[in-house]
Amino acid sequence: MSMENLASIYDPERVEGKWYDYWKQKNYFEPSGDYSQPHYSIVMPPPNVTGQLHLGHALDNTLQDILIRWRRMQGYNTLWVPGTDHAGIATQARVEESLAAEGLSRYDLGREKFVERVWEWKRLYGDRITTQLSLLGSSCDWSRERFTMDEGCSHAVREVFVNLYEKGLIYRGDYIINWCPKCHTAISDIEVEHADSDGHLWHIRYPVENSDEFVVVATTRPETMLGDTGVAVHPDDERYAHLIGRNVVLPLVGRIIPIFADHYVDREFGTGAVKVTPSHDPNDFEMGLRHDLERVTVMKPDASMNENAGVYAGLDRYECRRQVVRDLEKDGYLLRIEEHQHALGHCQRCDTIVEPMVSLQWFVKMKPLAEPAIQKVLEGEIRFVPERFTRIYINWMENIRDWCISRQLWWGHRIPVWYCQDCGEIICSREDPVACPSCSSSQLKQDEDVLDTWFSSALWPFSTLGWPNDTADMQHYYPTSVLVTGRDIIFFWVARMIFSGIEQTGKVPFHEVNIHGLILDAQGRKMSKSLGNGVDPLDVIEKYGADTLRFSMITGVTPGNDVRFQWDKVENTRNFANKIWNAARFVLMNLEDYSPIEIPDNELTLADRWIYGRLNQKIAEITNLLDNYELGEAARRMYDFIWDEFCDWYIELAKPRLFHPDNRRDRAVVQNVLRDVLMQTMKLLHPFMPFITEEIYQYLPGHGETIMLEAWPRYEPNRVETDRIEQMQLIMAAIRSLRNIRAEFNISHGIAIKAIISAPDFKIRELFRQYGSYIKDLARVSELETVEGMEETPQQAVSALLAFAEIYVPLEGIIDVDKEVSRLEKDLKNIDADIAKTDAKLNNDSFLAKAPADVIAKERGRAEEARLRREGLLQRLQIFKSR
RNA sequence: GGGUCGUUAACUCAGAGGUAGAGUGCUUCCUUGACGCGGAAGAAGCCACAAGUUCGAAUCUUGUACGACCCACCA
Repeated sequence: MSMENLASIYDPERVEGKWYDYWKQKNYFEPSGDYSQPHYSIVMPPPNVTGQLHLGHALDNTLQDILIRWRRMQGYNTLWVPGTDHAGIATQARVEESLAAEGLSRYDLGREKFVERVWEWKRLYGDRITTQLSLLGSSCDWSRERFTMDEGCSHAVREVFVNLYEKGLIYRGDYIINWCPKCHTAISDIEVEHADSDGHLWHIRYPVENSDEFVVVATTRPETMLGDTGVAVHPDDERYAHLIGRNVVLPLVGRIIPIFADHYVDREFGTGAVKVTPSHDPNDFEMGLRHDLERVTVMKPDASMNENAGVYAGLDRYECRRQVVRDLEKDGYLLRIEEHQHALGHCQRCDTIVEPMVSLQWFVKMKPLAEPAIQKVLEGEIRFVPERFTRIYINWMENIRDWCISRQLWWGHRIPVWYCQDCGEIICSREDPVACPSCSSSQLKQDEDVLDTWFSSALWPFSTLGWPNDTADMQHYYPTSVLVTGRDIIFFWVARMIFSGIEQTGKVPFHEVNIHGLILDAQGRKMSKSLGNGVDPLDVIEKYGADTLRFSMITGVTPGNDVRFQWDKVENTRNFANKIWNAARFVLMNLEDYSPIEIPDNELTLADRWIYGRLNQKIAEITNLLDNYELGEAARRMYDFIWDEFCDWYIELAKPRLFHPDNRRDRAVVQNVLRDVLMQTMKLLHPFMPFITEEIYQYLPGHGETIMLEAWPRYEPNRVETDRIEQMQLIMAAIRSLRNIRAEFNISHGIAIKAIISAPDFKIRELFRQYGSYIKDLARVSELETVEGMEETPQQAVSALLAFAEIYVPLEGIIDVDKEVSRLEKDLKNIDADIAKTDAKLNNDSFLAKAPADVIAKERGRAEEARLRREGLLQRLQIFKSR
């Protein structure tokens, strides 16, 4: 293949789409179906159907894709199931917005037409996010793509609902729930976000019936007093003991309500007397149950006041508050107003302040479900990575409350319950009923509500595999291997999948949960629409390519921790991709007469053995890091290996052997090593940067159909020759020292220098003699001499001191005495500090007694070496100073 | 009120019981036959503070301070 058509700047656009299409068309994303191999399966956290890919998805799916690609190369029978979520409230809200633009509301259309409209919307935008996932390079099995409202998933939802209902784990009733006045629906506890805000504490006097006395209550929400049906005090509170059992007359309303005692009341807070509004406060609701209080609901679903609010009916809740306060003040009931900070609940979706209200809703009884879900995790059947998330999960599960699952929406899974209009029978069944089983009436009306979106998400790991049918996929891929997701949905999703999986299938849905952090903006803030600080991953892909986006998001990232998105880092990664590209170009350009050969070890040079050793160390390290989900560290090591070791050292050392080979054979050897190392490196890098690695792979001689299905590089311990690696490192140190001298004395690289290496150890001298060419080539040395010791230290020379050798560079006429003296003095200072440290240790008896032998030996060696260097330095200094 | 995470070079972050690393930025040099989206050399850190464990702590323990986030029904 000719190299002229490879541009010197890597262009991801010309590469990525091409290979993705190729992979997909060849069905490489599908499982191998080789059941003799262990399976490795992941279900993708389903993004919202009508949503757009954001950086959070990009990170999440990159992590999954890395794991799947890596396991696939390892030979596992891998399955990654993609899909989308119907996202009840979110999707419905968007369609309502679009209707609003036409001046319509969903009520204008009616339920059926509206739902049809949402389906249309889904058909229109449903592909967008999956296309975007493809652009990222996600190797998920599109032939198994699912949607939470498709037939199969809906079937699973129905089955689970009926199961739970039949077991008595789903019930319907009037309870206090969180109501969003804007979304017009109940929401669950975790969909409420609490935010501190500055408010007031109004102290209101409630006149005691048939008395001149008042009870003063304090409230943050005075408008709710219209629904008060009692006043609570602490049973042991002497201030109020005489009033227990009496009544107060509710101001503005005139209702006679009881004063009662309840341990819930905190004597220290406020006045020690609490107005009780069972219909609009969760604690009051509980007290209402304990004391059999009347419930008076005073608000409508839009949070305006209803007819129970008397003259305030029709007012918005906050207008009503102002009015009530004004009236209380006017009538002398308002005692005082305090500044007060408290937490207000907001709707996660629309940020509206949530109103606690009593309402008829469906609930899942959580305690029985939570218990085994806690057990399985404690028993280690499910492992959280990082481990610290285990406790977060357990704590939440232990304190879980019943889950309100009904939503007053139209878009979602409709609750499979019918009410007989004639006899009132409630029918919950797997099949749509045609007649009432009790009275045979056909007058059946289905429940109007739909289920919380998370109800169907909770079934995702098995509903996508065909459950409740006993499908082949269920048999082969369930339980799944790992769930990868953001730490923000541990409660919403992870926890619910765990208890649902255990309850419905009898098995945990996955064995490991890999939790990652959030993507923040460059200032460390959450990305949000309102801040306008979001970065569109598609922009990044368009400008820099998917490989760059993937790699830049994960490098140097600690598991579970948040990541800041920075364009600097993206550019750096782009440069890295370019570096890889050009390294590959270099290799390919020099492979025109390549032929694969078997190379006996003795034909490998020191550099060859070094790079093979380093490569194999990387294979072991990276495999191990991936095993532990430390993908960021794995990526970092790839980067260092490729850039520093392969490019800056190995390729540089290979050049002379390619351009001016001593013999044809050595040229063939270096060609083989270059190809081989590049090939293996591309395989190691492939899970991280799938596109560029496939592109390069396809140019490399001896490539197969696709890098995707190549075997993951095997660690060969015999390739790691530590003594060779150390030798190479000594030579590298010598080269660096010589380059340093060059730089310090401004010797242009055009001028060749002479170097003398003095080493008392014969082996070291031999090493430098044998590999003198490395030094000559990389440090531009024309003449290299090795001596046992300098009879006389040359005066017209600068020196560099290595561990086992001294290097002299004669620089007659060029030498700057002052500069050399200050160089030497700086070195001396460092060495003295070094000696002080090592001596302190070696003079410490407990160190000698307790430290491991190898550490002591290392310390001794260091001390000895430092002393030798110090002597040499002093000698040199002497010479210069005496001149 | 509980809990988690963070505090390391100017910036953004890795790392880790045995003398501190990267990228960017900065300084100097280099159009050397892969790459200037490049190469070479360099400056730059008491690893937040305090006590403890240890032969040895930036790393482990416990506190403190500051920051971020999560959970929580004090009206």
